[in-house]
Parts: sequence; structure tokens; C-alpha cells
Amino acid sequence: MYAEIIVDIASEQVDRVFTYAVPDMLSLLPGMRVKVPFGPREKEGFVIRLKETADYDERKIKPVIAALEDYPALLPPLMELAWEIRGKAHCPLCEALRLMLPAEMRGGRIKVKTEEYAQLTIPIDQVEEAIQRQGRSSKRKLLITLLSDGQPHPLEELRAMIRDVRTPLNFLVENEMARVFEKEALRSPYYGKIDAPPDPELTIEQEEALSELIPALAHTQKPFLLHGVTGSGKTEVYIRLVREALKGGKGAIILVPEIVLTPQMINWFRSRFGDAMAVLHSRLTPGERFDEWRRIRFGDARIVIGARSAVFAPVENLGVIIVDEEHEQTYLSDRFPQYDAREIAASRGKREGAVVLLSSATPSIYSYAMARRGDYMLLEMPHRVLNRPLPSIHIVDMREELRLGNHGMFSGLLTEKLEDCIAKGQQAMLFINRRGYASSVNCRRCGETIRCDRCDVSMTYHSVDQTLRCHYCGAVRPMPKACPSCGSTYIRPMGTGTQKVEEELNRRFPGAGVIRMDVDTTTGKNAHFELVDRFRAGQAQILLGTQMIAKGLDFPRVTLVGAVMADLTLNFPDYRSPERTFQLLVQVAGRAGRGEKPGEVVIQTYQPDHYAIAGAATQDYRAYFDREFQRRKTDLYPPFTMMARFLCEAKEMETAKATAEMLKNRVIQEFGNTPLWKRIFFIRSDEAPINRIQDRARAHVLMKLLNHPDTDQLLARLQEMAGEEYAARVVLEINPASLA
DNA sequence: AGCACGCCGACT
DNA sequence: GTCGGCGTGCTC
Repeated sequence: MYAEIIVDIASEQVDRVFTYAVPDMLSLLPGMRVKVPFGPREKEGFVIRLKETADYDERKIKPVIAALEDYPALLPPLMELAWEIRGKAHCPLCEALRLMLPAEMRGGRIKVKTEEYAQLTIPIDQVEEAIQRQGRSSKRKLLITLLSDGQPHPLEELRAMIRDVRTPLNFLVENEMARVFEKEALRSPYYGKIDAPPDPELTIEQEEALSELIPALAHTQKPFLLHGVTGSGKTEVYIRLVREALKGGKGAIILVPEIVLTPQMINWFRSRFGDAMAVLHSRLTPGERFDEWRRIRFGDARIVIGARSAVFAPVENLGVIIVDEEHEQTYLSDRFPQYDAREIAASRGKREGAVVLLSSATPSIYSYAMARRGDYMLLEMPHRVLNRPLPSIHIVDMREELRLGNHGMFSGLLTEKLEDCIAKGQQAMLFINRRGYASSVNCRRCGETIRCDRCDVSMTYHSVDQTLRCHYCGAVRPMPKACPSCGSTYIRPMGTGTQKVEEELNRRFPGAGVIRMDVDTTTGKNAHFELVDRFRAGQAQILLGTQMIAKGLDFPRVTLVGAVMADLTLNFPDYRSPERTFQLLVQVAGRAGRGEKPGEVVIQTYQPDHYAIAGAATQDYRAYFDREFQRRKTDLYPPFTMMARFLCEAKEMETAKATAEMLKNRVIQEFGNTPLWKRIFFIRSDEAPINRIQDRARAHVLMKLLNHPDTDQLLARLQEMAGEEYAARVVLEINPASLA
């Protein structure tokens, strides 16, 4: 017997199957991990296939040394998926396979923790009598009583009741009344039961959604896209769907964007499904992660909640994959191999016959376009539960404020609402969509932002040489003295940080208490939870923060939400900035009025007429979608085109830029005279917008490619080029989450 | 990825 | 004369 094995070495050079002999002693199955001799050393490998004959010089074939586990770590459909990823992401198969395993499993040293258990061996009906027989030993009596249910009990638990449990236990074992054995202990990060609240009554909209979803468990269909407004009760739909899957003996995967931000979702599920649920995310300790993975692999946990990588969880007989907040960028992997968890979900769903449910209050342009084309089934829940109204949203034109002589960062309306909210003892959340690194330039009188004429993205202010640059096409302009469209001199880079707003709040609302949440205040391990808990406990009336307060949080006492500078994300130099702005504003507005009192939202902006802002204010997704979709079409952005780039990183910027320049020229040279050249809409090289990360200089070659069947050929060639050796480290990114 | 084999400069 | 540079090439 022979085995085709992929050796766990991430290199194109060895990305092919090697044939090994299987010793008679070893019973191997596809998907098992093995130890094999490879050249002069031993390596780990994956059994891909078993076969009777070898198609390789038999004298050179070596035998497999051992199996690393006695079960296949990889399920067959996940192995198929790995081949698909290899093809799409152009990575070695072993890299795709690694995605499906907890990292700590590789490289040997996995410590399987064991725990000692004690159990009575005498029949239950003789327990009473046995207790009587123990005479004066109260410890033995107590021990037998503790074990009287006939079930195994961890020694740890018994030790808590009987100080020196070993002595009476040894006596029982010697007299053949009990046995002691070792069992693998699973380090579950979440234990203890939570009481399940009674099932809420479903709204008509929830019922309707479920009436489409539940039958799909039996007959697989296209993926579903659930568009439900904030507070429409999407989670309850997930729970009912998962429960149905479970009834049919199937498992479920629920993906959430950022697990630390969604403790509520986990608690809801845990209260309903208890130990049948496992949780996978990056904050688990290695031991916990490995144990959760095994609980899933062995079928002890049939429901998995997790971040992006949980889409690879080894759930057998998968019934449902849910992608909550499907528009979130976190579903795009930033590491290699690059993958989109939503795509993987769709692929697994199709292959394994599972219902795929993408869900959001603000679906991504891509998904909604798919739904409109009929590739996804659209489900809609346009109303909140319990007939709660959506918050009323006010837009404040900050240009008008300036005209009225208000040069501060809070409009009259926001100040008034804040005062009112504080006086009533309620809570407010203030949101600053602060950009990460660059400032756009904006006229405070007419609201215009300086944009690149060619790319329709905001130009970025570089303080070093006082210039404006376009990060897409590289155009450079001097910083103007006056607004090009209205001539006002009130033109300046935007970039007020959270600290400045915090100071202003403390000055104007002393005593209200301000909690600031941003990257600076949440660095500690539990800082995030602590700040959230303090706010929930009412220790402050105002929560001020960046993107991180926009999502998933549920504070019933919050009645006012303010977006201090809605334009900041809108002016971000990225074609997705309107999409991001709309999503953020709708999500942040959704934080208001989640309790019994209705909520109010104030959005401050210099561009009140922009469709992303106006659309968020009216909560009109369709109107926003139509505009944005049209813009993507006319300006040739995804989904009509794709962005690709070579990212070049080196110690010196010179090296990085030279490599980028060289790659660009090679692409032009190689494709300039071929039909594929038509697929390259533009190509240029430049420093990356963030030109240094972790002391590595970054440059890139940006390409806009037309979607066409033969573009794949082009991509494959670009991928090959990226794989070659250069002075700088080069990677090819396709539609990256950020062009930074 | 490693590690060998392999063909050209400065050292005991 | 040898030790050693890391360039190419192989690993079932």
C-alpha cells in the first residue's frame, strides 16, 4: 500500500504529492497527518490519497514513519476546499491545509492534558448498604455519597469536598468498589451554564425569513442575503435556524466579525445551546483553541461561533453557515494565503449542502449586487422588533454652523441634545470616524474636499512638504491657499483626534463623565471590556470613540448618538469610502434607542447632500445602493473591475521603490503587445500610502484590471512574478481590504 | 524550506 | 595545498 503525501513545507518547490510506502502496522486514512522522512530530515505531512501501486521508482520510496494522530485531522470536504484555495490564492497546498488546523497542532509538541476521574463500580442499589458498612470512616461515607450517582467525577471536584481524597479512594479501589481512570481534559474557555430566557415571539418578518431558510436545510439552494435593519432581531433568526439544523442532526458555523466585540451574541447562543457550542478566536490560549477544535472535530460541539478562520472548523454534516455583519472587512484575510471567508462559506455550503446565510443591516455592494442579479436569495426585515421605532436622525450642516459663527466642533443642535440627555440622566455615544493615517483637505465654508480629477478619491495632505497627493494615480499638487471652488480661505486638513474632542467635552460638560475608547485607551488585555462595563454600569454618561464603538454594542440607556465628523471616512482615499461611511453611520445610529426610550442621532457633516450621508440619515439602503452601484460602474471600480497590486517591502525605500518600478516595467513589457494588455486598465508604481510599517519601507504597483474570463491568465502570471526573488519582499494582493 | 553538491578566493 | 563563500537543485 502506498500513500500520496503533501509534505508540510510552504514552498512552490515541494508543492506536489510524494509517494511513500505504508507499513503494514500503520492504518492510514486520507486526511491524516503523518511523520515522513524527507531528504536528510523528518517532516510532517498530510495523507492525500491511498493507492495500491506506486508510479515512482520503488527503490527510492521510503516508508511513512508514523501517524501523528489516530484520526484524520482533515475532513474530506475541507481537503477539497484546500485544493480550491490553492488554485484561487495561488499558494502551496500545505498552506491551504494549515488554515484548517489549529496552529499549535503543527510541529509536534501538543500537550494533551489529562484529568483523573473516580467512579463507583458497585451497583447503585448497593450504595446505601456500602455506606452503612464503612462504620467509623466518615470520609469514605462521604466519598461514596458523592459518587452515588454512578457517574465519573473528576478528582479535582472531590478534592474540594474531601481534603485528602486519595486515602478513602484508595481503600475503595483496593476493595473493588471504585475505579480511577485518566481522561483527556478539554480546556473549554467558556463554562458554566447561563439560564436560557424564554423564546421571544417571532415577528412576522422573522417568520417569513425562517420560512425560506428552514426548507433550504433539506434542499440546498443559493446563498441567502438577509438585509435586516439594526434591531430587527437577526440573531433570533440565526438561533431558530441553527436549532432546526441541530434537530436534523446537522452542525452549524456562525461567523462574527470580531469576537471580542460580540460577547452578547455568544451569550445568547450559549444560553440556548450550552455545551453543544464551541468558540474559536485568536484570543484563546493555544491549549483552549486546540481543545475547542477537538470538541468540534469529535462531534462533541456541533455549533461553532468564531471569527474569520472558524469558517474552516471541522464540522461534519454541516447544515448552516451564517456570516453575521457580512459587510465587514474582517472577513477578508490580511495574511497569506488570502481568502474571503464569505466566499469560503459559499463554497463549503455548496460542496457540503449547507445553507449559507449572509446577514447585515448594510450589505456590501458586492453581496447586494449578487442578490439583485439573482445569485443570492434576498430576505428582508425592514422593521425593528416590538415595533420599536428606528432612531430619528438629524443632519447638521457644519458649513452653516461656521456661517453662524460657531467655530467649535460641536454644532448648536448636538450641544443642545447633549445637555438635554445629560440633564435627564441618560447616556450618549459620540463617534469620530477618525482616519488612520492621512488627512484630506476640506473647505469649511462650501464643504468641498479636494479630489483627484482622474480618480475621484480625496487627495491626501502631506505635511512634510505641504503638498496634496493622490494615492491612486500619484498626482502631486501644491496645497492651495484658497478653496478652488468657492475661494474661501477656510480650507485646511481635517484630522481632529479623539483626545481633542475629549478635552472639549470635559470642558463643556463637567461632571457628565467621559469614557474614551480608541486604540490608545484599549491596548491592555481587558481594557476593552473594562471600559464597556464601566459605561454600562453608568459610571460615565458619554462614551466617545472610534469605529470600535460602532458595532454590536447594546446599551439600553443610550438615547443620543452623535457622529462628530461624518466626513472623515468619506474623504478617505479609497474607492470604498462612501460604502464605509454609509455602513458606519447606519451602524452607529443603530446604537441609539435600543431600550424602551426612543433614540436620536445627530450627524455633523460638511457634505449633507452626499448620497452616503443622506442615505444613512433616511436609512434608505436602496437609494444609496443604486447611486453607489452606478458610480462603481462609471468609474470602473469593483465589482466591475478588480484592483490588484504588488506590495513591495524592504529595509530601504529606495529598494522598495526600485523593485516596484521594475515590476511595473516587466508587466508592461510582457503584456504590452498581447491581447491581455486590454485587461489592464491602468498600472503605476508609487510609495504605498503608509510608506513604513514596522520599519519596513513599502512601495506598490497598483493595477486596475477589467473583469474578463481571460483576466485569470493574467493574474496567474502576476502571481508567478510575485513568487520570484527580488531585492524587496513582494506579494500580490487582489482586491485588498485596504490599499494602505 | 533545508541541506547537499559544486566551483572560485584568502588562510593554517 | 585546504577552508569556505553561497549559487543551483533535489527531496518520494
